[in-house]
Amino acid sequence: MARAATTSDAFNAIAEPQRREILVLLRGGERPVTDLARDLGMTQPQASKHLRVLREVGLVQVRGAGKQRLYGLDARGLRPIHEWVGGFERFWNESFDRLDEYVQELKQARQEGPQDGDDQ
Amino acid sequence: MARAATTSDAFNAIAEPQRREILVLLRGGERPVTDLARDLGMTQPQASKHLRVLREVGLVQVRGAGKQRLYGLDARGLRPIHEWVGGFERFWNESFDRLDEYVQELKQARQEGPQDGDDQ
DNA sequence: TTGACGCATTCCGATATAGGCATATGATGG
DNA sequence: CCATCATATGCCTATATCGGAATGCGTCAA
Repeated sequence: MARAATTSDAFNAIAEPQRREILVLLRGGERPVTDLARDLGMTQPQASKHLRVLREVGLVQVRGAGKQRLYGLDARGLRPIHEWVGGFERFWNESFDRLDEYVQELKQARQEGPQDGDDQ
Repeated sequence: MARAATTSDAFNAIAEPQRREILVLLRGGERPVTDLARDLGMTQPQASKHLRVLREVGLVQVRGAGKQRLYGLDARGLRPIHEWVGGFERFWNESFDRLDEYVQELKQARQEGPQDGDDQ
């Protein structure tokens, strides 16, 4: 029907580059919205919206500090992603080996040789 | 103006659960489209579309095998994701420390409310 | 060639995004 | 209470998604 909501999980939330940048900035510590917006060259409403998404999936937390609201990183939600992707670790190493055979097959295929005839 | 294209990068491509499932299945080796579709309980066109996206971002490769087209994993595109997310590793551990203060605050707050049973 | 199979690609509709802009809400200080 | 700063939310448009159904290829077997 449409793409899954950006707030449906961390995978969707971090699919947006600006949200990733926000998370990276927050590694440096808590920060108010305007600060983030300025540093990332986006408008304040934009920042607020992105932060809302990040908050809904639990990747950031807010803390009221007087007039300001300090957003802080809560990276625990990234762990499942790291683990899921990590499940492919041996494959992106293996890929080079596997591609070796692959490449050779392709070389042969390119020769257009029907049944035999190949060298090299 | 709209969300970034699913084909814009691996982050967006794997935001879709079904595509993640496809990738997982492909860890078991190359497979034809219909096979994947059946195993994942989706229609063949759906599978083809998802595979197209995965292919455009380079996460899978295709290889014609007679009538069939065998899709295979190319996990190299997942590596940048793993690294990016890995950049937060110390934070989701640290979170527990930082959360220590947090949890204590919560405990105090809870001391007035109902108690949760212990679990494990 | 015809037919059957495997797969890709259309067209359709519904949805919700990201961006820009205006404005509402909230808290602080006089 | 009022003005001000900090942030959130509402409204709007353009866009691209995912899902479904139908159909268009390309390949193989008689």
